Amino acid sequence: MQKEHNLSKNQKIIFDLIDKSRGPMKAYSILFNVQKKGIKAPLQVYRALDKLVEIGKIHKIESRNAFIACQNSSCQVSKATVFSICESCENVSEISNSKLSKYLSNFSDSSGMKYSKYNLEFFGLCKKCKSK
Amino acid sequence: MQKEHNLSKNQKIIFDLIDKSRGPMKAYSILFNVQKKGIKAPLQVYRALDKLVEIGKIHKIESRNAFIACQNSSCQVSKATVFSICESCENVSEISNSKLSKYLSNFSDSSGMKYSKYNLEFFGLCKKCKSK
DNA sequence: TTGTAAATGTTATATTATTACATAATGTTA
DNA sequence: TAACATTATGTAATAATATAACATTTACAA
Repeated sequence: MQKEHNLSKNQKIIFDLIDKSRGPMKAYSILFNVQKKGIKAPLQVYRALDKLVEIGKIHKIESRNAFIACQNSSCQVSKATVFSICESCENVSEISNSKLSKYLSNFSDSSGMKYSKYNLEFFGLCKKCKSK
Repeated sequence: MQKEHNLSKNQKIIFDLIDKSRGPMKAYSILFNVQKKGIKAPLQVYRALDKLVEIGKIHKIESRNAFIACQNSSCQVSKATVFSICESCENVSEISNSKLSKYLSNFSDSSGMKYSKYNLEFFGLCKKCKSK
C-alpha cells in the first residue's frame, strides 16, 4: 500500500507540470514553466524534485538529466525502475514487467552486496523512428 | 573479437589516468590531473571521454557523472553495462554476469521496440559499509 | 504552546557540458 | 605524391545542471 503524501505547494505545482507533460522534463525547463506561479529559483525546483523522487511520484532519467512522472499508478517501486528510451525522438516510457522486476530485485552476485535499489535504461529506436 | 583502436595522444593520456584510478573519475578531476601533460581545456577532456566511451574502453556511470575503465578485459559489450554502486563509499564495480547479460540483451516488451543498448545500475551498501 | 521537522525564499556559486571557430595530424585513394 | 576526407587538437566563450549557505516560515506532533 502506498503511503499518502500530502504534497506541499511547490511540490504540487511541479508534480502537476511534469505529470501533464508528454515526455521527460528538464529542471530548467520546469523552472521556466513555473516562474509565473512564483517559483523563481533553481533551488526551489531541485528541492521539490528531490522530494518527489524520494517518495516515488517522479523518476529521474539519469542518462538524460530529466524527470518523468511515475507511470505505475500506485508506485511503491521508486527503488526499482526500468525505462525504454528512443535514441532518435527521445521518447521515454516506464516499463513495468513483473518478471523483469522480480529478476532484478532478487539479483545478487558474488560480491556479497545486497542491492536495495536499481535503475535500468534500455535504448533503441521506437517503432515510429525505426520506420523512417 | 575486439577491434584494435589506436588511441590518440589525448585519448591515451586520459585512458591511462582512468585505468589507473581506484574508482570512477569525474571530468573536471581528470582535467585537473592532466593539466601538467598539456591538456588545458574541458573540451579536450570531454572529446577524449566521448571517444573512449564510444569504443568501449571506458563507461560512464550515469547516476554519478563519472567514468570508469571497462573491467571486462576484452569488452565488446560497451552497449550492455551493469554496475554495482555502494551508496555509502561510492565504490563502483562492473558486474559481468552472463546470465543477466543474456536476459537483458534478449529482453523485449509489448512496445515492439528492439533494444540495442542498456545500462543497469544497482545500488546498495558494500560489505565494508554494511558492517559499520 | 512549545519544540521540531519540513518547506520556502534568496543570493551566490559550484559543477558538468557544449558551441563555435581555427588548425593540425592521419589515413585513403587516384 | 597530390588531393581529399576524416579524425584529432587547441582555444575562448558560454550554456546547462546542480548545490552551499543562510534566513524565515509553515506544518504538525508532544
